[in-house]
Amino acid sequence: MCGVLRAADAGKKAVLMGWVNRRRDHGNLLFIDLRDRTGVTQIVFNTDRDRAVHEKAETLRNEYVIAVIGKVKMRDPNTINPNMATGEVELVADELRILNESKLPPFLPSDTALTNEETRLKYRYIDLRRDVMQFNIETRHKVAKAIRDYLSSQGFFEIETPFMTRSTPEGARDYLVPSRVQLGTFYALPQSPQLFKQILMISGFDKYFQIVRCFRDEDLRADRQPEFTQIDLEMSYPQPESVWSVVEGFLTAAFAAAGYTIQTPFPRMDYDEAIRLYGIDKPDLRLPPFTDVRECFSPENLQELAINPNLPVIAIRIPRVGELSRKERDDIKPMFHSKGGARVYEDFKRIANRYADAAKKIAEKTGMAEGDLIVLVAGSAQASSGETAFAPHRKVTPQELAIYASAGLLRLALAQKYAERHQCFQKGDFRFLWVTNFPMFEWDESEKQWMAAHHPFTSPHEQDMKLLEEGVESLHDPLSPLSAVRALAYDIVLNGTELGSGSIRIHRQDVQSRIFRALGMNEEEAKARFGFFLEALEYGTPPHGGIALGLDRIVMILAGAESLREVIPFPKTARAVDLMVDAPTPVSEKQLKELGISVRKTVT
RNA sequence: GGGGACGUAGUUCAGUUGGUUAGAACGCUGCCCUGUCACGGCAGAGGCCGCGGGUUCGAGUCCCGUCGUCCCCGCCA
Repeated sequence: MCGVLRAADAGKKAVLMGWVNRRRDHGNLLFIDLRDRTGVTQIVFNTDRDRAVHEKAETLRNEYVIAVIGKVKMRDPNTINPNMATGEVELVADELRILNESKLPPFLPSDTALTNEETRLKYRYIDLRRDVMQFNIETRHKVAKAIRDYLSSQGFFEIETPFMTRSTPEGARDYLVPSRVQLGTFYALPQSPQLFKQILMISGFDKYFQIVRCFRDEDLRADRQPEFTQIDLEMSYPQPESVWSVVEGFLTAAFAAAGYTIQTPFPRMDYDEAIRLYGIDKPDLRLPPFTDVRECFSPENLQELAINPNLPVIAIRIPRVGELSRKERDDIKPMFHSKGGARVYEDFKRIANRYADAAKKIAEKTGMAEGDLIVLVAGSAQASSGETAFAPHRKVTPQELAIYASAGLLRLALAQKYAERHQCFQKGDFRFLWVTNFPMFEWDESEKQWMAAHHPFTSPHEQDMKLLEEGVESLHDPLSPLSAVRALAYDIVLNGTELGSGSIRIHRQDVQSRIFRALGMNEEEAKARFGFFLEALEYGTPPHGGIALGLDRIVMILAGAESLREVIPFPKTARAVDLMVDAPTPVSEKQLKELGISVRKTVT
């Protein structure tokens, strides 16, 4: 292979095959850098050695595929290239075969400037030849293999579940597949193998995993593709801790495969605490948490500043940002997206001038050092509370949540904007976190009702069963005790990215029915949608639970990539189009007719 | 569904206040070159300025629309 020859191989005969990466033509002396996925080796064609072979080599162009037979030669000391792994040697060509010519590609894998993504995606086969992409795809393979090996070693079976399955119109939109044999009916591609893996537990395969494609017909983002790969697993008789330790085990193996050592066990944090300290359920631990500095102000101060004294006053600290210019300070306000009347005080100096005492306490309480940026976020005193009134059962009220969430988004925006200054985002710094005890239900303001925060198969806390019972008929009551029901659900978070989400599931049919009822699904509806599953639950279902992690996101972080598209060989654009194969496309009248489908010109 | 950025040579980009023939680098083609490695030298080819309309004596530049790519909000149980 082109990347393997070393000084020790000098004198040997070798055959190399690959692509012409670069040619340097010196007249009677011609150098070719020959590339394959392992690397690059310099080939030398010399008229002194063989005039005919050299002449043939003159016709070589970029991306031709060739085979070269020659002798590995130690380079003269002054021609050694220390920047190449193979730089001590070169292959002196005795024979050249042109295996295939190449049209001039729209861009070259050896280009240093990165071509625009549209062209890269259209000519993905060229793009994938670039060494960065080769590295990313190799990393992906190694990570997946390490995970497979680890889970197999722990007694997990990899079991396949169907891609053509049943539409469950909850959550994300389904991709539908029409059935020809059953006219007018549709399969759906799975959003996740959730119910199948639970049924596998009922079937006695007490440790299951699958590295599996999932499909969701929702709008895309840099970290969201319509088809993506999950590391899906489920086990019987687990505590949350047993799931966590399995995940910590395979992540250790996966990161080791990519050359990184990580520390386990990962820290854990209650959902409520994550909200209070970071304003988000996926905290990035690489930067300092919030500090509530309400106590640093006197009641009179708060009144003058028109700050609501009943809500937290949050100090966001970003280290080492240094003095901000007037313009930079002004730029903070537009970065702030207020929720529920939250207000931003971006000019800490002004606060310090007016309230020296308070500022001193804040500096102390936040651990502020010279050059640190402090921004305050607080509730407005006169904010009309047009929002839904207090949910008295929650530790964090909706009003508080609004403040925390606004501050959380600003914290991330500032962290990203000043990443070069605070230097907290270092390659190889992996800060994992388990976020636990999520609320079971979330209030949907547009539907004016409670929804499952995770999914409806998540088990509530044993201690909260009573609240569930009390709240089971209060779907539309924002004050319902449902608000306080905690779920045995947990997320794994890495550097502010949600890698995965899991839970202990409901294994009793009566509890499952109660959850459906609390979600406003009557027995008939529940039966129509999940009847097969409810029935299965009645035949001796063991307690079980599991998790699913996004493989693409893990590889993205390991590869240091900004987008999932960099670690998925054939990804889709923001409009869910594959530019290489040009999909989706209309289909022929004949195909539609066979399926009994007609297409409307507009969606109404 | 909403907001924002971008679209000029094969590629990456520049293009002033609207004003002669739209430039550079890399790549490409030809010639020269025996130690280069992002080789070098000389010469050359290559443009529907995304598309459509408008304003103007005159549009790459201003306006409207449209298409495409990217980012964000909504959405993602």
